[in-house]
Amino acid sequence: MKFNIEKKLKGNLGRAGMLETAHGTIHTPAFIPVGTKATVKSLTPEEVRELGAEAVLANTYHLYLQPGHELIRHAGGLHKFMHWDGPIITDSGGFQVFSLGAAYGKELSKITKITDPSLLIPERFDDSDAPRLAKIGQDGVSFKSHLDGSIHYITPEKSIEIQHSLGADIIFAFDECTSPAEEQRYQKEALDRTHAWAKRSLAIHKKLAWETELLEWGVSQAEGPRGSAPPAGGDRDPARECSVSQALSGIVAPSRRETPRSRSFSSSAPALFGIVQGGRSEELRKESARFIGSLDFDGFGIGGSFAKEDMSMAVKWVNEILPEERPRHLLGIGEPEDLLMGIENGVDLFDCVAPTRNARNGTLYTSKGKINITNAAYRADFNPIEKDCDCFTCRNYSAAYLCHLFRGKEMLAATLSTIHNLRFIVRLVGGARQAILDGGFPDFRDAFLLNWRK
RNA sequence: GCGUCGGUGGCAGAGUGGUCAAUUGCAACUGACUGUAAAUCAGUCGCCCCUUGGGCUACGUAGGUUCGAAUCCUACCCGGCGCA
Repeated sequence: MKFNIEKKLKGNLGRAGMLETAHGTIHTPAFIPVGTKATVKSLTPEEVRELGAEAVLANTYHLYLQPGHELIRHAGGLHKFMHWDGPIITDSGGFQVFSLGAAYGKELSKITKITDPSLLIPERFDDSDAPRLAKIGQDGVSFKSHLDGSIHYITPEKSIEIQHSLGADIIFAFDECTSPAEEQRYQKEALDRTHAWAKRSLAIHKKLAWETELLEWGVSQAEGPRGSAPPAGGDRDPARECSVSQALSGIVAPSRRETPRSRSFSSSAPALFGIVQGGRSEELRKESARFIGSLDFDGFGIGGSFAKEDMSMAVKWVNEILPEERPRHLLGIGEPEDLLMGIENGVDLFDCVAPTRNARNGTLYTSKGKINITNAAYRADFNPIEKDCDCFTCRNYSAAYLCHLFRGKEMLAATLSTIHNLRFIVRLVGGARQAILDGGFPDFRDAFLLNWRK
């Protein structure tokens, strides 16, 4: 993976760049649609590509449970399995520690509505008996499968191993996403755990990447000059030139050997991003950014559950500290105003279920804000959802038709709506990128927000 | 014509003397959704005043019994079925 910054915004952290992976280039800032179970719900990969998305994000925990990472490995990896030949990112399962743990059965989600800060840091009442599907231990997290109730223990090592099996281009360290409703003491405890897990994620990743690299190099040597080139650059550390069997048997301690950050494309080993947590505390966020930023990750994720109004500060605190030359991914964020905030503050990658989930539930994006296409007002509106939209749906179908599909509970409703919403978001982020390159980002942002109402 | 069963809110369908403005489902109306336990979930759904609350009109129509009726009785209207 290689990341190049093409242009920076004057006066703040924003930038436009290119992130090159073995499966293609992501032009940043970029929005990555979520395809949790190796599918962007209701779309074919071809439709995802046609609407302009350059990568997709799948989920380790869900694929581990079903159909199983071993099966995907046998299928030839995620790309082949799901027929997506562009870059794939996998999330580590860290979010499920939150969504199936502290947030399980509660009105807690990625963004909390609580606006009174005093409400956000209550004493942590003992709710250890509350029903939840994820329980955190020091070593890892035990999950009770939501599919069949079976118990699974996920450690950082296991998460990274699964992600390597899946064969994504970019993978994430195993972390604990915390609720902003946790008190400071717990946030600190969770952060220390996330940091320890980050180091363990990195260590196992180095080992697995090293093994992959050696295996592939060995294969290419055996194949002769026609095979793919051994690690490029010619500046190979002779200490690495040990046998595959040595590496695999653990004789070589990979963690002691530094891998160059810009890995060769000849290796199919993924890039690993570390995740910054720290809740809503400036002190912890900065501590986390310093710690995670000091480790040899290929890029960074910014995680956590936020109060919406806290988000921009958290992103700023973190991105002022993280190494500038490596990409940053704001995890799980994707409403239009939040994307512009993130872009302005130096975020390169976003993923979010909002456009796809909203679409399936009838909420569609327009330049003037979100609409509910199932409303009576659209029953006989034969115009497209948005006149100026270039998406497949708006080019061919009316609001009335979509309204009808939803009311009739037809599957096509989800497909056409998802195409529209994703195209809207991809175009928004693409427009922001172009505006950064052209030097007109502030105008672009202001013009959009002037029309947009939440 | 006789017998019989039944007529409940947009629809289906509970309820069979007070706790019923009436369970439930669908439809309708509205809202929510931010590293997907989500093609999900929540609210409203006779009219009026609106504050927890109160008033009014309602279970085919018209009467009646009763302190009190969607629920019991009588007649009528309508529908299903059976026999002529």
